[in-house]
Amino acid sequence: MSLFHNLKLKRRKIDSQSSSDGEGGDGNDIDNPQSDVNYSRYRPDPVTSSQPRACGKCEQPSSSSASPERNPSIALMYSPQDIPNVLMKDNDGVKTMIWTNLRKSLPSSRGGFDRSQPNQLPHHLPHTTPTNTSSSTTSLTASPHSYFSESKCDDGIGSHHDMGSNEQHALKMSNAVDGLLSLQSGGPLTRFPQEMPQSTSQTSITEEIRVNPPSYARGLPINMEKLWEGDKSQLPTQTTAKSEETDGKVGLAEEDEPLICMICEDKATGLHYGIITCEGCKGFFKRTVQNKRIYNCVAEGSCEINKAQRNRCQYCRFQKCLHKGMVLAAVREDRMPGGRNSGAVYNLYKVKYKKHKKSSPGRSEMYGSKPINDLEVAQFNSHSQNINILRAALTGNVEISSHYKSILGRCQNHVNDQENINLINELIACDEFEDMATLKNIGELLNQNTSDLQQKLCQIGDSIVYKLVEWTRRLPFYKELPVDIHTKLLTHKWHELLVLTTSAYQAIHGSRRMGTIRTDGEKAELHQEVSTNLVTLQTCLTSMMGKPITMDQLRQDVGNMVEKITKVIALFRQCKLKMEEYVCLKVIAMVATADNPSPSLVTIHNRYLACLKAFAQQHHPQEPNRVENLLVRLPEVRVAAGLLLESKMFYVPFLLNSSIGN
Amino acid sequence: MSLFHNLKLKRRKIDSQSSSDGEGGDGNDIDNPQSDVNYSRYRPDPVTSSQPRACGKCEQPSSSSASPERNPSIALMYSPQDIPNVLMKDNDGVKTMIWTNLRKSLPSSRGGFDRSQPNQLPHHLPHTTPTNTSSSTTSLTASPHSYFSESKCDDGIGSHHDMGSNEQHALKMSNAVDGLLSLQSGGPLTRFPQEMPQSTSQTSITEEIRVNPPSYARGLPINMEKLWEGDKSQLPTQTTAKSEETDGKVGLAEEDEPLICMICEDKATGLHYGIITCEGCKGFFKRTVQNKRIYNCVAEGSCEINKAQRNRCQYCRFQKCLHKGMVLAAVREDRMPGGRNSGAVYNLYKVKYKKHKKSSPGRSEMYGSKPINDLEVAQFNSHSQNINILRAALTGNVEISSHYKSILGRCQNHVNDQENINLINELIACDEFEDMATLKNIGELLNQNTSDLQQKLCQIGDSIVYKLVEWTRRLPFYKELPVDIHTKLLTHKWHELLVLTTSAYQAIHGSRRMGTIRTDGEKAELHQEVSTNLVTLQTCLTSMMGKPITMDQLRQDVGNMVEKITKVIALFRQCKLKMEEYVCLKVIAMVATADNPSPSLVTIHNRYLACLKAFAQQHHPQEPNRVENLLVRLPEVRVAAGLLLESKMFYVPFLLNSSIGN
DNA sequence: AATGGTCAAGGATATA
DNA sequence: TATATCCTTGACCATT
Ligand SMILES: [Zn+2]
Ligand SMILES: [Zn+2]
Ligand SMILES: [Zn+2]
Ligand SMILES: [Zn+2]
Repeated sequence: MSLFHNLKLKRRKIDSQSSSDGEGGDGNDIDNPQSDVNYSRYRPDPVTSSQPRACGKCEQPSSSSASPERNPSIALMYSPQDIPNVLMKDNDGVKTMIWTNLRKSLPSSRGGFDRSQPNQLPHHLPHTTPTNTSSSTTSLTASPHSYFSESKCDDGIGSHHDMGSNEQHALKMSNAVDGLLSLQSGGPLTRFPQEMPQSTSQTSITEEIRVNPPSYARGLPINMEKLWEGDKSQLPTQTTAKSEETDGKVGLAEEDEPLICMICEDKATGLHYGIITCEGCKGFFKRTVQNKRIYNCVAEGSCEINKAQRNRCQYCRFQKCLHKGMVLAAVREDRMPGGRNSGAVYNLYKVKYKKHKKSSPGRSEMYGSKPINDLEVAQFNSHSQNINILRAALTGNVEISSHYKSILGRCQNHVNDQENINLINELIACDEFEDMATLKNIGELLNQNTSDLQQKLCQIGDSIVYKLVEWTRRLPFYKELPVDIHTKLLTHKWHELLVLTTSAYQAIHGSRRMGTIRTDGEKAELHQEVSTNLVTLQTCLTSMMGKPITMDQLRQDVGNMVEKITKVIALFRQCKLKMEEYVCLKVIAMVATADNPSPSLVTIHNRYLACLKAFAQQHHPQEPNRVENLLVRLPEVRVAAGLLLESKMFYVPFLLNSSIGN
Repeated sequence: MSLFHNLKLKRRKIDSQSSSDGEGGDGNDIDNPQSDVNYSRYRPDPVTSSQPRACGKCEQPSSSSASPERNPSIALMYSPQDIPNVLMKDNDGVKTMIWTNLRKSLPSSRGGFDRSQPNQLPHHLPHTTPTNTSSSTTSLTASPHSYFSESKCDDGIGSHHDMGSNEQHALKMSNAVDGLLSLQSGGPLTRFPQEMPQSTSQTSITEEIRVNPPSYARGLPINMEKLWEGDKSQLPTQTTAKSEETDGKVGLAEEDEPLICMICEDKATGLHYGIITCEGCKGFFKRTVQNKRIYNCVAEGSCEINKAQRNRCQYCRFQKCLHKGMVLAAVREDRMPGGRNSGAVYNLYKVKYKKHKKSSPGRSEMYGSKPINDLEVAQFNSHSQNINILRAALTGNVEISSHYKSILGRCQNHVNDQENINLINELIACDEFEDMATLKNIGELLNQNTSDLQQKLCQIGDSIVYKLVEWTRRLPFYKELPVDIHTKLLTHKWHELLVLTTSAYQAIHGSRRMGTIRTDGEKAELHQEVSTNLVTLQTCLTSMMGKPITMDQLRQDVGNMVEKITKVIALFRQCKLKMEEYVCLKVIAMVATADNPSPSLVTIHNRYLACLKAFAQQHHPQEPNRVENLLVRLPEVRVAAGLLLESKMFYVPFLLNSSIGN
């Protein structure tokens, strides 16, 4: 449950292994996908038909008919950032879930600020006043479906911006950042609550539920119509997917291998579409994707999915499939059987297959309810560690924040050049360029061959978010914008900022290594650089994964992305990008929104555009169009960032830069 | 399409490189071969289930719904001996197939003479009366499977003879010889019909089909049940396999190396089981052989096999594998990976690896339908050349045949010795010993380094058949037996006749070179001779292949066979075999059948046995058992011939003899 | 290189 | 008609 699990990704790379066979009129009209069928016939209606078909093995002994209505916001509790706030205790065999009201300090987290503005909630207040107030959860009671309808609405701030189709709302990222920015806790040393259950200042609500809870709780619902229209932004990332494989050491009792399905707990038959499932769930997922089926839930979208009940609600079953991380792109368009999908389909270079052992029979999985088994507890704690570190960092930075606030006081009107220079210097001061661009510890992170790759990549993701949030909070204009605006900006732009930062760093600091650049054969040189970077990647990845990766595979997976990033770097280096310009571009890139920008964003945009112009005029008088030349790089950055997002290999820019420092 | 393509071989040498791994728990129960499973589920059934799965990529645009039922004997038209009788024309983009009724003169070719006798068709008449009569094709309309049911039946003539298990029916050989023997054409200069479409006296049936024809055209179907029972006689030889590699000059565009699978035209990954295939066809062949799977075709056994459709008919895919020359023995019994198979497994020393370029996209391969492309036409013509030569030879030999018929008139009762001497002289006259035993032109054939080895070996195979058919037609008793009997005799005995002929030649003519034979240390001498012969072989093979071959490899591959042949030669030489005896033995060997010989065969057998006895009595009165001593050589010849058949290196005897003439 | 095995894809089909 | 089981398939990988 690392923080990075909350990152949401926009688009999904389709496995392009289909060799172009131009002969076949590949019109796959076999299955005549009935895109509008709701398939309400098959699903037994628990309301109208009581016990529609008797499956004797329905309910496990310990499960009860715990009514889902008792806690309408229960779907939220499984949202990763809430996990540390929900404790499971085992008192005399009865599972007790301890709720903290921490989550009530995140009133807007459900909808981010994607919600429409006519909203009464004081969602920009929390960070100013420590909110232990028990604010109501009324805004969280919407059904999953209606919630999504909300989130589709314009946000009135910067929607319909000029981003590409891969720049859609990333709800989870929004939630994560929003939560991080607005979190206020008791102190920097707040540890995992389990270790000090009563030591926090949070009021606890104790609520007893049974082992088998009403468990549609797999995050935000995913709109299927939009999904089949191509909107993959709702999907969880591989890292956020709840793949709770028991790690490494637990893999004893090796040869009985009673794999269980992560969807329905039936006997699993191996990895299917990215996770361990049974044949039934495998087939269900395949049919759904192949036929682009659209389901609905006649209940609240929180139906329990287990072996006995999995066929009672297709909607909830498929939702669970998606939230557990089943990969749509693993269902092949061309229906060619056999072979293997590219590792890129499953995000990142695939992590080593591990057995998924049933932890203890008869007990259903529940996130946050990992007791008893020492190893599992240890793992849980280590996961929560990241969150605590982040929280500590955020809360510990209050003095830093105030430090910049003092500077902010002077920044009212920036008209003359000296003011602009000062603004630039402020940005430079808070940028911590090298720290951000190289993820300093990435070397040691990746070279420690103890933990598995997946964990390493999670940590990279965590670091990115951590550093971006830090950076945001250090920004001179941080207090000029409400938190939710910052959240949204980071949510939509974090990958661009990442690419911009790392590219600029490479261009500014890495150019030394490149020596004198022959600007004659640019095309050939770019090609050479791309190859060099790919080799660097190949070396790093081979080291990381402990097995060789072919250059062909690498080119197929990330070739385009690396090329675009390399091009951006080359162009920055070519025009001798300065640090001062980079920091301005970064702010401009972040606040650049399309149609309907908020006045405060426009103000900031113009402010740093003026800085850029002033600097250019002063240092590059011979280049009248320098500012424009720099600004046109931003779309290129955006394209490269989009490809990065597609590939989900967020570590690539850092790997490319990691050779500079060393 | 060389004639030799019709040769069928009996047995197949199993790669015996299996290192004795005594440890082997090896419980490889993964695939649990269900030997009786037909797996008719997986194969879409176009008959029973109307369009069970609509794979839009099924039919290529140019393919039509040309109903296969319109020509129930369509499977036959691709039978190699029919190819010259089917012309493909391209009229304004519409492929026209011109059928001649030539094939109607081969009524028994479908079942060879393996069919049961209660058959009304006059299958021994055609060679007496030139049949331009449009005899019905009723006997040809059997489906591929029912055809096999037929072919399994006893033939009532000479079945259950004393041959070993490697002496089973060789359908293709039978068909080829049968066809050749019974062909009657207009004249010796009959060329490939494409060159003179209207010049033949045959009535033509014109039938229009589209570009993408029902194209299971890879020769005669192979019965899988018999195959797994050990009947390898149906298999094509390496030389007959349709390895249509574009030769030499076409192999430009070298470095893009888009190897394509010879089975399905998918991207190939190299040589697998003897031919260039993709991973899919490789795996398919491996699984089929490992599990001894038996497939059926629900269509006519002529399903198109390409990348998109290869999984629609396992039967036809496997048939294509076999006909293209994939080697069963290359699938290892012991499942031991790694290392290399002996060259002998792939028949002959393996042909140099060549790129297999796609000839023209969108057009399916069809033997006999090679238009437009000049190179292809040229190649096709050169292939058909052999057939025409043979046909010309057969038809041109009418006078020879009648010449012997005049002799035959006198042969009513052969009781006295002079009659026997006359019979022997007839045989000697028609034997053309040296021509047969040395393949005179083998030297120039093999030393011209222009064409590739494969082609050379094809020509050797063609020559063997050609000469044997010629010899048969010259035999004094040719007209005493129906054609199909001759066909069967050649089919089952050609390799024995080959060994007998070459060995006798070596013993009779080669002994001069050997000088005075020290008959003291026979054993040592035999060993010495084997070594000498192997060195001769090594020299020839090295020259042929252009690369050195180790003696170890050679011994492993053909050591036993060379030893047996050498022993036969030595024994013949030792007893000073005479030409008169050799020709008698040859006939006796040919007509020797086991249990149920036909009376006419017994007559001939006794006739020439009497000749042998008369000659022995006259010329070797001091050896009372000479005839018996000669006859016991025949089983040894049979053994040696079996090994030769196994090795498929039919050129070996000729190479051993080639040094004599020069 | 060319065998063999692996295991997640897809297909077929009995079942409900 | 959807489901789930059983089977075939083929891109990769290990072996030698
Ligand atoms: Zn399941
Ligand atoms: Zn539901
Ligand atoms: Zn293939
Ligand atoms: Zn077929």
